[in-house]
Amino acid sequence: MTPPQPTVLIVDDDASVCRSLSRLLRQEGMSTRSFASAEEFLLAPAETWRHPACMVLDLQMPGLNGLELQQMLARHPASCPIVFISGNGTIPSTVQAMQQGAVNFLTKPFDSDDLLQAVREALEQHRQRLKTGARMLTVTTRIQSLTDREREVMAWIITGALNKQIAAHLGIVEKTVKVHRARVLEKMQAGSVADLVRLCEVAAFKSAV
Amino acid sequence: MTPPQPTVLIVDDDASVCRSLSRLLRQEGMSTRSFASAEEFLLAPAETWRHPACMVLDLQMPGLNGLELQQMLARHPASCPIVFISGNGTIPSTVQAMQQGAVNFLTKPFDSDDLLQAVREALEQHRQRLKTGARMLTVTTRIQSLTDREREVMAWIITGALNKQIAAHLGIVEKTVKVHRARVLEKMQAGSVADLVRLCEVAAFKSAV
DNA sequence: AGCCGTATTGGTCTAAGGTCCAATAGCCAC
DNA sequence: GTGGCTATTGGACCTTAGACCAATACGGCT
Repeated sequence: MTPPQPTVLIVDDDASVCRSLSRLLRQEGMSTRSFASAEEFLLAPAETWRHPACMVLDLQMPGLNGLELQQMLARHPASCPIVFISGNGTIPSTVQAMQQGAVNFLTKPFDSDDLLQAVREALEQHRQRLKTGARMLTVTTRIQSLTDREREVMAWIITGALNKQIAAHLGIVEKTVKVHRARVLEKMQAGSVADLVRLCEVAAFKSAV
Repeated sequence: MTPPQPTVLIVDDDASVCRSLSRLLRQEGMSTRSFASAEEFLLAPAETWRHPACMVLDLQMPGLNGLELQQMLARHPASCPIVFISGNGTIPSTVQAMQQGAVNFLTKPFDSDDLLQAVREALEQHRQRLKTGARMLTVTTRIQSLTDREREVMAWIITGALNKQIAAHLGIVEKTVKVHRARVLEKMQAGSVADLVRLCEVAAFKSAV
Protein backbone atom coordinates (compact mmCIF):
# COMPACT_ATOMS: atom_id res chain seq x y z
CA MET A 1 0.00 0.00 0.00
CA THR A 2 1.89 3.00 -1.23
CA PRO A 3 0.56 6.24 0.17
CA PRO A 4 -1.61 8.04 -2.37
CA GLN A 5 1.02 10.69 -2.93
CA PRO A 6 0.43 12.09 -6.39
CA THR A 7 3.21 11.79 -8.91
CA VAL A 8 3.92 14.24 -11.70
CA LEU A 9 5.81 12.97 -14.71
CA ILE A 10 7.85 15.69 -16.35
CA VAL A 11 8.97 15.27 -19.93
CA ASP A 12 11.17 18.04 -21.23
CA ASP A 13 14.47 18.04 -23.06
CA ASP A 14 15.55 21.11 -21.15
CA ALA A 15 17.11 19.84 -17.94
CA SER A 16 16.77 23.18 -16.19
CA VAL A 17 13.02 23.17 -16.79
CA CYS A 18 12.81 19.69 -15.37
CA ARG A 19 14.75 20.78 -12.32
CA SER A 20 12.76 23.90 -11.58
CA LEU A 21 9.45 22.18 -12.20
CA SER A 22 10.48 19.34 -9.98
CA ARG A 23 11.44 21.70 -7.20
CA LEU A 24 8.19 23.60 -7.48
CA LEU A 25 6.03 20.51 -7.40
CA ARG A 26 7.91 18.82 -4.59
CA GLN A 27 7.36 21.89 -2.48
CA GLU A 28 3.68 21.23 -2.93
CA GLY A 29 4.02 17.71 -1.62
CA MET A 30 3.99 15.94 -4.96
CA SER A 31 6.59 13.44 -6.02
CA THR A 32 8.08 13.92 -9.47
CA ARG A 33 9.94 12.00 -12.08
CA SER A 34 11.75 13.59 -15.00
CA PHE A 35 12.40 12.34 -18.52
CA ALA A 36 14.58 14.07 -21.07
CA SER A 37 12.63 12.81 -24.08
CA ALA A 38 9.50 11.05 -25.19
CA GLU A 39 11.52 7.95 -25.96
CA GLU A 40 12.94 7.83 -22.48
CA PHE A 41 9.45 8.13 -21.06
CA LEU A 42 8.18 5.24 -23.14
CA LEU A 43 10.88 3.01 -21.72
CA ALA A 44 9.60 3.58 -18.19
CA PRO A 45 7.47 0.79 -16.78
CA ALA A 46 3.72 1.27 -16.91
CA GLU A 47 3.74 1.02 -13.14
CA THR A 48 4.82 4.62 -13.10
CA TRP A 49 1.34 5.96 -13.71
CA ARG A 50 -0.61 3.43 -11.75
CA HIS A 51 -1.11 5.84 -8.88
CA PRO A 52 -2.68 9.25 -9.12
CA ALA A 53 -0.44 10.92 -11.63
CA CYS A 54 -0.28 13.36 -14.48
CA MET A 55 2.21 14.55 -17.02
CA VAL A 56 3.77 17.90 -17.74
CA LEU A 57 4.86 17.56 -21.32
CA ASP A 58 6.96 19.80 -23.47
CA LEU A 59 5.67 20.34 -26.97
CA GLN A 60 8.93 20.68 -28.83
CA MET A 61 11.51 18.01 -28.29
CA PRO A 62 14.08 16.36 -30.48
CA GLY A 63 12.83 13.02 -31.68
CA LEU A 64 9.22 12.30 -30.81
CA ASN A 65 7.44 15.54 -29.99
CA GLY A 66 4.80 16.13 -27.36
CA LEU A 67 1.80 15.75 -29.62
CA GLU A 68 3.07 12.47 -30.99
CA LEU A 69 3.68 11.11 -27.53
CA GLN A 70 0.19 12.22 -26.52
CA GLN A 71 -1.27 10.33 -29.46
CA MET A 72 0.59 7.19 -28.56
CA LEU A 73 -0.53 7.37 -24.96
CA ALA A 74 -4.12 8.12 -25.92
CA ARG A 75 -4.58 4.52 -26.97
CA HIS A 76 -3.72 3.33 -23.51
CA PRO A 77 -6.91 3.30 -21.44
CA ALA A 78 -5.36 4.35 -18.12
CA SER A 79 -2.95 6.96 -19.43
CA CYS A 80 -2.71 10.05 -17.35
CA PRO A 81 -3.88 13.58 -18.14
CA ILE A 82 -1.42 15.91 -19.78
CA VAL A 83 -0.50 19.52 -19.15
CA PHE A 84 1.42 20.91 -22.10
CA ILE A 85 4.13 23.50 -21.81
CA SER A 86 5.74 25.12 -24.80
CA GLY A 87 8.20 27.83 -25.57
CA ASN A 88 6.83 28.79 -28.93
CA GLY A 89 3.72 26.80 -29.52
CA THR A 90 1.22 27.66 -32.20
CA ILE A 91 -2.52 27.88 -32.06
CA PRO A 92 -2.99 24.85 -34.34
CA SER A 93 -0.82 22.70 -32.08
CA THR A 94 -2.73 24.01 -29.08
CA VAL A 95 -5.98 23.05 -30.74
CA GLN A 96 -4.72 19.59 -31.52
CA ALA A 97 -3.44 19.05 -28.01
CA MET A 98 -6.71 20.15 -26.47
CA GLN A 99 -8.78 18.13 -28.92
CA GLN A 100 -6.80 15.10 -27.86
CA GLY A 101 -7.74 15.72 -24.28
CA ALA A 102 -4.98 17.86 -22.82
CA VAL A 103 -5.91 19.58 -19.58
CA ASN A 104 -4.12 22.79 -20.38
CA PHE A 105 -1.51 24.31 -22.63
CA LEU A 106 0.82 26.80 -21.01
CA THR A 107 3.36 28.96 -22.74
CA LYS A 108 6.81 29.47 -21.29
CA PRO A 109 7.51 31.39 -19.28
CA PHE A 110 4.45 30.41 -17.33
CA ASP A 111 3.18 31.47 -13.97
CA SER A 112 3.90 28.99 -11.18
CA ASP A 113 0.36 29.27 -9.89
CA ASP A 114 -1.08 28.57 -13.32
CA LEU A 115 0.99 25.45 -13.61
CA LEU A 116 0.12 24.28 -10.13
CA GLN A 117 -3.55 24.79 -10.78
CA ALA A 118 -3.35 22.90 -14.06
CA VAL A 119 -1.44 20.06 -12.41
CA ARG A 120 -3.97 19.84 -9.61
CA GLU A 121 -6.80 19.67 -12.10
CA ALA A 122 -4.97 17.01 -14.07
CA LEU A 123 -4.39 14.95 -10.94
CA GLU A 124 -8.05 15.23 -10.05
CA GLN A 125 -9.00 14.07 -13.55
CA HIS A 126 -6.70 11.10 -13.19
CA ARG A 127 -8.17 10.18 -9.84
CA GLN A 128 -11.59 10.10 -11.49
CA ARG A 129 -10.26 8.07 -14.40
CA LEU A 130 -8.63 5.56 -12.10
CA LYS A 131 -11.84 5.24 -10.13
CA THR A 132 -14.06 4.57 -13.12
CA GLY A 133 -11.36 2.38 -14.63
CA ALA A 134 -11.18 0.27 -11.51
CA ARG A 135 -14.95 -0.10 -11.38
CA MET A 136 -15.03 -1.11 -15.01
CA LEU A 137 -12.25 -3.61 -14.44
CA THR A 138 -14.01 -5.38 -11.59
CA VAL A 139 -17.16 -5.67 -13.66
CA THR A 140 -15.45 -6.98 -16.77
CA THR A 141 -13.54 -9.40 -14.62
CA ARG A 142 -16.80 -10.73 -13.29
CA ILE A 143 -18.21 -10.96 -16.79
CA GLN A 144 -15.20 -12.96 -17.87
CA SER A 145 -15.78 -15.36 -15.01
CA LEU A 146 -19.11 -16.25 -16.61
CA THR A 147 -19.37 -19.19 -18.96
CA ASP A 148 -20.44 -18.52 -22.54
CA ARG A 149 -23.89 -19.79 -21.81
CA GLU A 150 -24.24 -17.64 -18.74
CA ARG A 151 -23.16 -14.58 -20.71
CA GLU A 152 -25.76 -15.45 -23.29
CA VAL A 153 -28.46 -15.74 -20.67
CA MET A 154 -27.34 -12.48 -19.08
CA ALA A 155 -27.69 -10.73 -22.41
CA TRP A 156 -31.33 -11.75 -22.43
CA ILE A 157 -31.93 -10.96 -18.79
CA ILE A 158 -30.93 -7.34 -19.18
CA THR A 159 -33.39 -7.16 -22.03
CA GLY A 160 -36.11 -7.78 -19.48
CA ALA A 161 -37.03 -11.13 -21.02
CA LEU A 162 -38.81 -13.72 -18.94
CA ASN A 163 -37.16 -17.05 -18.26
CA LYS A 164 -39.68 -18.71 -20.55
CA GLN A 165 -38.80 -16.38 -23.42
CA ILE A 166 -35.10 -16.84 -22.88
CA ALA A 167 -35.58 -20.58 -22.90
CA ALA A 168 -37.41 -20.34 -26.22
CA HIS A 169 -34.66 -18.22 -27.75
CA LEU A 170 -31.94 -20.60 -26.61
CA GLY A 171 -33.90 -23.74 -27.35
CA ILE A 172 -33.63 -25.02 -23.80
CA VAL A 173 -36.02 -25.57 -20.92
CA GLU A 174 -37.11 -22.84 -18.55
CA LYS A 175 -35.64 -24.68 -15.61
CA THR A 176 -32.15 -24.48 -17.05
CA VAL A 177 -32.53 -20.77 -17.59
CA LYS A 178 -33.37 -20.38 -13.93
CA VAL A 179 -30.15 -22.10 -12.97
CA HIS A 180 -28.10 -19.91 -15.25
CA ARG A 181 -29.90 -16.82 -14.09
CA ALA A 182 -29.17 -17.59 -10.46
CA ARG A 183 -25.53 -18.21 -11.23
CA VAL A 184 -25.26 -15.00 -13.25
CA LEU A 185 -26.62 -12.92 -10.40
CA GLU A 186 -24.29 -14.69 -8.00
CA LYS A 187 -21.13 -14.35 -10.09
CA MET A 188 -21.88 -10.76 -11.01
CA GLN A 189 -22.57 -10.01 -7.38
CA ALA A 190 -25.80 -8.34 -8.32
CA GLY A 191 -28.57 -8.37 -5.79
CA SER A 192 -31.24 -7.81 -8.39
CA VAL A 193 -31.88 -7.43 -12.07
CA ALA A 194 -31.73 -3.68 -11.59
CA ASP A 195 -28.21 -3.97 -10.26
CA LEU A 196 -27.28 -6.28 -13.09
CA VAL A 197 -28.45 -3.79 -15.67
CA ARG A 198 -26.35 -1.05 -14.15
CA LEU A 199 -23.31 -3.30 -13.94
CA CYS A 200 -23.66 -4.15 -17.60
CA GLU A 201 -23.96 -0.47 -18.40
CA VAL A 202 -20.64 0.46 -16.82
CA ALA A 203 -18.94 -2.42 -18.64
CA ALA A 204 -20.70 -1.50 -21.89
CA PHE A 205 -22.04 -5.02 -22.10
CA LYS A 206 -24.75 -4.93 -24.73
CA SER A 207 -27.62 -7.32 -25.11
CA ALA A 208 -28.06 -9.47 -28.18
CA VAL A 209 -30.92 -7.35 -29.47
CA MET B 1 -41.39 19.58 -40.97
CA THR B 2 -38.55 21.72 -42.09
CA PRO B 3 -36.01 19.80 -44.11
CA PRO B 4 -32.99 18.89 -42.02
CA GLN B 5 -30.84 21.39 -43.84
CA PRO B 6 -28.07 22.36 -41.48
CA THR B 7 -27.73 25.99 -40.52
CA VAL B 8 -24.52 27.77 -39.70
CA LEU B 9 -24.74 30.84 -37.52
CA ILE B 10 -21.97 33.29 -38.26
CA VAL B 11 -21.04 35.90 -35.71
CA ASP B 12 -18.39 38.35 -36.81
CA ASP B 13 -18.18 42.10 -36.72
CA ASP B 14 -16.40 42.12 -40.06
CA ALA B 15 -19.14 42.13 -42.69
CA SER B 16 -16.81 40.91 -45.41
CA VAL B 17 -15.93 37.84 -43.39
CA CYS B 18 -19.60 37.11 -42.87
CA ARG B 19 -20.22 37.48 -46.57
CA SER B 20 -17.42 35.24 -47.74
CA LEU B 21 -18.12 32.62 -45.12
CA SER B 22 -21.75 32.67 -46.03
CA ARG B 23 -20.96 32.22 -49.70
CA LEU B 24 -18.60 29.35 -48.98
CA LEU B 25 -21.03 27.48 -46.75
CA ARG B 26 -24.02 27.99 -49.02
CA GLN B 27 -22.05 26.43 -51.84
CA GLU B 28 -21.85 23.36 -49.64
CA GLY B 29 -25.60 23.21 -49.27
CA MET B 30 -25.83 24.78 -45.84
CA SER B 31 -28.03 27.65 -44.95
CA THR B 32 -26.43 30.52 -43.06
CA ARG B 33 -27.37 33.40 -40.88
CA SER B 34 -25.05 36.26 -40.02
CA PHE B 35 -24.81 38.45 -36.95
CA ALA B 36 -22.56 41.47 -36.59
CA SER B 37 -22.13 41.11 -32.84
CA ALA B 38 -22.70 38.86 -29.87
CA GLU B 39 -25.48 41.13 -28.71
CA GLU B 40 -27.26 40.86 -32.02
CA PHE B 41 -27.02 37.09 -31.81
CA LEU B 42 -28.52 37.00 -28.35
CA LEU B 43 -31.56 38.88 -29.62
CA ALA B 44 -32.30 36.14 -32.13
CA PRO B 45 -35.02 33.71 -31.11
CA ALA B 46 -33.90 30.41 -29.67
CA GLU B 47 -35.71 28.76 -32.55
CA THR B 48 -32.70 29.53 -34.64
CA TRP B 49 -30.66 26.64 -33.30
CA ARG B 50 -33.43 24.15 -32.96
CA HIS B 51 -32.37 22.36 -36.11
CA PRO B 52 -28.97 20.91 -36.83
CA ALA B 53 -26.80 23.96 -36.47
CA CYS B 54 -23.48 25.27 -35.35
CA MET B 55 -21.74 28.58 -34.91
CA VAL B 56 -18.74 30.17 -36.47
CA LEU B 57 -17.74 32.74 -33.93
CA ASP B 58 -15.19 35.51 -34.09
CA LEU B 59 -13.03 35.88 -31.01
CA GLN B 60 -12.50 39.62 -31.04
CA MET B 61 -15.55 41.79 -31.36
CA PRO B 62 -16.54 45.12 -29.92
CA GLY B 63 -18.83 44.64 -26.96
CA LEU B 64 -19.23 41.06 -25.86
CA ASN B 65 -16.36 38.99 -27.22
CA GLY B 66 -16.48 35.44 -28.47
CA LEU B 67 -15.39 33.77 -25.25
CA GLU B 68 -17.95 35.66 -23.24
CA LEU B 69 -20.71 34.70 -25.63
CA GLN B 70 -19.55 31.09 -25.48
CA GLN B 71 -19.76 31.16 -21.71
CA MET B 72 -23.26 32.55 -21.79
CA LEU B 73 -24.41 29.94 -24.25
CA ALA B 74 -22.73 27.13 -22.36
CA ARG B 75 -25.42 27.32 -19.73
CA HIS B 76 -28.07 26.59 -22.29
CA PRO B 77 -28.43 22.83 -22.61
CA ALA B 78 -29.15 22.71 -26.33
CA SER B 79 -26.68 25.33 -27.48
CA CYS B 80 -24.80 24.52 -30.60
CA PRO B 81 -21.14 23.68 -31.04
CA ILE B 82 -18.78 26.54 -31.82
CA VAL B 83 -15.97 26.93 -34.30
CA PHE B 84 -13.83 29.90 -33.38
CA ILE B 85 -12.07 32.09 -35.89
CA SER B 86 -9.67 34.77 -34.90
CA GLY B 87 -7.32 37.22 -36.54
CA ASN B 88 -4.86 37.47 -33.70
CA GLY B 89 -5.88 35.03 -31.06
CA THR B 90 -3.57 33.95 -28.29
CA ILE B 91 -2.81 30.51 -26.95
CA PRO B 92 -4.49 31.23 -23.60
CA SER B 93 -7.69 32.26 -25.32
CA THR B 94 -7.47 29.16 -27.49
CA VAL B 95 -7.10 27.01 -24.41
CA GLN B 96 -10.07 28.64 -22.75
CA ALA B 97 -12.22 28.25 -25.85
CA MET B 98 -11.32 24.58 -26.19
CA GLN B 99 -11.77 23.90 -22.49
CA GLN B 100 -15.24 25.33 -22.79
CA GLY B 101 -16.03 22.89 -25.54
CA ALA B 102 -15.19 24.62 -28.80
CA VAL B 103 -14.82 22.27 -31.74
CA ASN B 104 -11.93 24.11 -33.28
CA PHE B 105 -10.07 27.38 -33.25
CA LEU B 106 -8.92 28.65 -36.62
CA THR B 107 -6.68 31.61 -37.26
CA LYS B 108 -7.40 34.04 -40.06
CA PRO B 109 -6.65 33.68 -42.81
CA PHE B 110 -7.80 30.12 -42.64
CA ASP B 111 -8.04 27.45 -45.27
CA SER B 112 -11.54 26.93 -46.67
CA ASP B 113 -11.22 23.20 -46.35
CA ASP B 114 -10.18 23.45 -42.73
CA LEU B 115 -13.20 25.55 -41.97
CA LEU B 116 -15.54 23.26 -43.84
CA GLN B 117 -14.21 20.25 -42.03
CA ALA B 118 -14.55 21.97 -38.67
CA VAL B 119 -18.10 23.06 -39.50
CA ARG B 120 -19.05 19.56 -40.57
CA GLU B 121 -17.70 18.14 -37.35
CA ALA B 122 -19.56 20.77 -35.36
CA LEU B 123 -22.79 19.95 -37.17
CA GLU B 124 -22.29 16.29 -36.46
CA GLN B 125 -21.73 17.02 -32.79
CA HIS B 126 -24.92 19.03 -32.71
CA ARG B 127 -26.88 16.24 -34.35
CA GLN B 128 -25.70 13.94 -31.59
CA ARG B 129 -26.53 16.49 -28.92
CA LEU B 130 -30.01 17.00 -30.32
CA LYS B 131 -30.57 13.28 -30.42
CA THR B 132 -29.58 12.63 -26.83
CA GLY B 133 -31.36 15.80 -25.78
CA ALA B 134 -34.57 14.61 -27.42
CA ARG B 135 -34.32 11.20 -25.80
CA MET B 136 -33.72 12.79 -22.44
CA LEU B 137 -36.67 15.08 -22.95
CA THR B 138 -39.13 12.29 -23.67
CA VAL B 139 -38.00 10.42 -20.58
CA THR B 140 -38.18 13.42 -18.27
CA THR B 141 -41.58 14.22 -19.71
CA ARG B 142 -42.75 10.76 -18.77
CA ILE B 143 -41.26 11.12 -15.31
CA GLN B 144 -43.14 14.36 -14.85
CA SER B 145 -46.36 12.61 -15.80
CA LEU B 146 -45.93 10.43 -12.73
CA THR B 147 -47.56 11.36 -9.44
CA ASP B 148 -45.28 12.04 -6.48
CA ARG B 149 -46.09 8.68 -5.02
CA GLU B 150 -45.34 6.89 -8.25
CA ARG B 151 -42.00 8.65 -8.54
CA GLU B 152 -41.25 7.59 -5.01
CA VAL B 153 -42.09 3.98 -5.78
CA MET B 154 -40.04 4.11 -8.97
CA ALA B 155 -37.02 5.27 -6.99
CA TRP B 156 -37.28 2.10 -4.95
CA ILE B 157 -37.98 -0.15 -7.89
CA ILE B 158 -34.77 0.78 -9.65
CA THR B 159 -32.98 -0.09 -6.44
CA GLY B 160 -34.11 -3.65 -6.96
CA ALA B 161 -36.23 -3.61 -3.82
CA LEU B 162 -39.10 -6.08 -3.50
CA ASN B 163 -42.64 -4.83 -3.26
CA LYS B 164 -42.75 -5.89 0.35
CA GLN B 165 -39.66 -3.86 1.17
CA ILE B 166 -40.96 -0.83 -0.68
CA ALA B 167 -44.21 -1.11 1.21
CA ALA B 168 -42.32 -1.16 4.50
CA HIS B 169 -40.28 1.91 3.56
CA LEU B 170 -43.34 3.88 2.53
CA GLY B 171 -45.51 2.65 5.35
CA ILE B 172 -48.15 1.25 3.03
CA VAL B 173 -49.40 -2.19 2.08
CA GLU B 174 -47.73 -4.37 -0.51
CA LYS B 175 -50.87 -4.39 -2.62
CA THR B 176 -50.72 -0.65 -3.09
CA VAL B 177 -47.11 -0.87 -4.17
CA LYS B 178 -48.11 -3.33 -6.86
CA VAL B 179 -50.65 -0.86 -8.21
CA HIS B 180 -48.12 1.94 -8.28
CA ARG B 181 -45.51 -0.30 -9.82
CA ALA B 182 -47.82 -1.30 -12.64
CA ARG B 183 -48.73 2.32 -13.31
CA VAL B 184 -45.07 3.39 -13.29
CA LEU B 185 -44.14 0.80 -15.89
CA GLU B 186 -47.14 1.84 -17.96
CA LYS B 187 -46.54 5.59 -17.82
CA MET B 188 -42.81 5.22 -18.38
CA GLN B 189 -43.54 2.92 -21.30
CA ALA B 190 -41.08 0.41 -19.91
CA GLY B 191 -41.69 -3.22 -20.70
CA SER B 192 -39.67 -4.40 -17.75
CA VAL B 193 -37.67 -3.30 -14.76
CA ALA B 194 -34.55 -3.56 -16.90
CA ASP B 195 -35.97 -1.01 -19.32
CA LEU B 196 -37.01 1.20 -16.46
CA VAL B 197 -33.51 1.23 -15.04
CA ARG B 198 -32.08 2.29 -18.37
CA LEU B 199 -34.69 5.00 -18.83
CA CYS B 200 -33.88 6.39 -15.41
CA GLU B 201 -30.21 6.35 -16.30
CA VAL B 202 -30.60 8.55 -19.36
CA ALA B 203 -32.71 11.00 -17.38
CA ALA B 204 -30.24 10.88 -14.49
CA PHE B 205 -33.07 9.93 -12.18
CA LYS B 206 -31.41 8.74 -9.01
CA SER B 207 -32.90 6.47 -6.42
CA ALA B 208 -33.44 7.61 -2.84
CA VAL B 209 -30.53 5.52 -1.60
C1' DA C 1 -10.25 -44.66 -14.94
C1' DG C 2 -11.48 -40.94 -11.92
C1' DC C 3 -12.22 -36.00 -11.09
C1' DC C 4 -13.90 -31.46 -12.28
C1' DG C 5 -16.32 -28.02 -14.72
C1' DT C 6 -20.16 -27.10 -17.71
C1' DA C 7 -24.71 -27.66 -19.53
C1' DT C 8 -28.67 -29.70 -19.00
C1' DT C 9 -33.15 -31.34 -16.83
C1' DG C 10 -36.31 -32.96 -13.00
C1' DG C 11 -39.29 -32.03 -8.86
C1' DT C 12 -41.15 -29.40 -4.98
C1' DC C 13 -42.12 -25.44 -2.33
C1' DT C 14 -42.32 -20.63 -1.18
C1' DA C 15 -42.29 -15.91 -2.33
C1' DA C 16 -43.18 -12.41 -5.38
C1' DG C 17 -45.13 -10.13 -9.44
C1' DG C 18 -49.08 -9.11 -12.58
C1' DT C 19 -54.02 -8.79 -13.68
C1' DC C 20 -58.72 -8.69 -12.98
C1' DC C 21 -62.59 -6.14 -10.46
C1' DA C 22 -64.10 -3.22 -6.79
C1' DA C 23 -64.13 0.25 -3.17
C1' DT C 24 -63.03 4.25 0.10
C1' DA C 25 -61.21 8.85 1.21
C1' DG C 26 -59.11 13.41 0.42
C1' DC C 27 -58.55 17.32 -2.50
C1' DC C 28 -59.48 20.54 -6.17
C1' DA C 29 -62.19 22.75 -9.73
C1' DC C 30 -66.45 23.87 -12.06
C1' DG D 1 -72.48 19.58 -4.42
C1' DT D 2 -70.79 16.85 -8.17
C1' DG D 3 -67.24 15.10 -10.92
C1' DG D 4 -62.51 13.97 -11.58
C1' DC D 5 -57.81 12.98 -10.06
C1' DT D 6 -54.97 10.73 -6.58
C1' DA D 7 -53.74 7.57 -2.99
C1' DT D 8 -55.03 3.87 -0.77
C1' DT D 9 -56.65 -0.97 0.20
C1' DG D 10 -59.05 -5.56 -0.55
C1' DG D 11 -59.55 -10.12 -2.82
C1' DA D 12 -59.17 -13.76 -6.26
C1' DC D 13 -56.38 -15.90 -9.58
C1' DC D 14 -52.58 -16.89 -12.52
C1' DT D 15 -47.82 -16.47 -13.82
C1' DT D 16 -42.92 -16.03 -12.49
C1' DA D 17 -38.94 -16.24 -9.91
C1' DG D 18 -35.99 -18.22 -6.53
C1' DA D 19 -34.21 -21.86 -3.33
C1' DC D 20 -33.14 -26.63 -2.32
C1' DC D 21 -32.08 -31.24 -3.57
C1' DA D 22 -30.84 -34.44 -7.10
C1' DA D 23 -29.41 -36.30 -11.49
C1' DT D 24 -27.43 -37.14 -16.32
C1' DA D 25 -24.16 -36.17 -20.10
C1' DC D 26 -20.06 -34.44 -22.23
C1' DG D 27 -15.31 -32.90 -22.46
C1' DG D 28 -10.81 -32.03 -20.63
C1' DC D 29 -7.17 -33.11 -17.40
C1' DT D 30 -4.33 -36.01 -14.38
